[in-house]
Amino acid sequence: MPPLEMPSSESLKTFSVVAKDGSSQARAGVLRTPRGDVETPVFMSVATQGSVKAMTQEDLRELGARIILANAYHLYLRPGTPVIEKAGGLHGFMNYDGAILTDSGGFQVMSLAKLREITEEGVTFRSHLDGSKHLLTPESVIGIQRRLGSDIWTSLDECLKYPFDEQKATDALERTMRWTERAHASIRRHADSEGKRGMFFPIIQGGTYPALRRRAVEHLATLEYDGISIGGVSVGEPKEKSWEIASLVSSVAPEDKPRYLMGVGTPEDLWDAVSHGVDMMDCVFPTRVARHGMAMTREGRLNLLNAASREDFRPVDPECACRVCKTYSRAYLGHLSRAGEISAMTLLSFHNVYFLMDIASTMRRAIIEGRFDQAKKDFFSKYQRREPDA
RNA sequence: GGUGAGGUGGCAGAGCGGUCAAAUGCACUGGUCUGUAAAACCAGCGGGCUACGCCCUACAUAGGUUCAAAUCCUAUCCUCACCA
Repeated sequence: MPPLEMPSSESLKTFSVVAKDGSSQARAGVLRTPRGDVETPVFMSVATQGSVKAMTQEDLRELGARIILANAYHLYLRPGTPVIEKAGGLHGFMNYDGAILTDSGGFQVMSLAKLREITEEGVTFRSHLDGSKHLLTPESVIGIQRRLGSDIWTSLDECLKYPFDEQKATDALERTMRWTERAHASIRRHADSEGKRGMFFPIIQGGTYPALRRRAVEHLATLEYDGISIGGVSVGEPKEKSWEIASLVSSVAPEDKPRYLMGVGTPEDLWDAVSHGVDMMDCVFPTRVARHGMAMTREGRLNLLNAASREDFRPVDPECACRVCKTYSRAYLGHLSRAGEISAMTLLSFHNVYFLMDIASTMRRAIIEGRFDQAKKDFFSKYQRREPDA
């Protein structure tokens, strides 16, 4: 797709807003990374262990994925930071030349809650691989990300599982803020000596409490950073809360800092998040559900494992321009899924990621052309939202 | 033709007098999945109901024993193994 021009006066900034929607908080921008420019809104697929599950880097290239996620905690445990360092960094190791954003491992504080202990110093994990103990601190996590050579670094945070009360959210926020300061100090310390530094996207917490989130954003004003990672969402809270928080952060945060909403989302979430001022999102959803036989379409989710697909020879999404939709039928993909064929996962992952990236670029174009609101209405006129609590 | 083993839900395969509409696996039907311990997990799976309980039909077929049978007995049909 043709690159969109941006104002030359903005060209030196890390992040530039190219256009803003009049009827919502949506905006289009460009994030300048060491590995090239990333147009926003952007959907990033997740390569926790250095691989977007079931996909190859050739696939990512074909998809035009200019930025993906990786996970510091997982890669530190396996294959181990030194291996990746010897390989010339994660980019060389993987042979991926787009930007890589690394998650700190804060999410594992929640997802691996049974295997860790939090202290002021950091988080001690018992490895899910071999049971060995590992202390991750705000400083060591920055160190891991530096050695991995990722382009965008996040801070170690304390991610809570919903529900939680205000006191717990406050405690988690305050600890996260202290850890963020330590991560920040660690980056500055090393920047002085080595000069090698990734972009810093500290993670904010604060749960579903607007006052806490406001505090979190205001706290960032005391630091140098490149973007805001909004953590602690998609942890089980009601959707309205997520959007309320995204909206609040967007209204409080400086305009020239990209807003990264962590762990979102589904096709419908992409539209909602961007409406509330979000610039970047990542989610395991498209690749995970693909491995479970689910495809995303303009009409909603399609479970190819259902009997209805057995003799349905249409493409997954007739309007989709992706390689998979141009090549294979629902019947065939459903058959592959039922048969447990690896290719089902590969093909459906490819389609689902394409689908979300396509939504992101559709939104971007619409924002720039001043018709975001209409584009969103068009999308939801066909798309079947999932009923909450159905 | 002889001897032996056996016929259980879509398939495989437990059960071997009551607590059996019948373990378990697969298949099948549906659901879930949001900074990935996930190619995972959950539920249903004879039929019918005035359903957190009841009724009917079920363990090759037909009889029988028993208060009670998928489980014991008899006959028939059919499989499989070995021997001729």
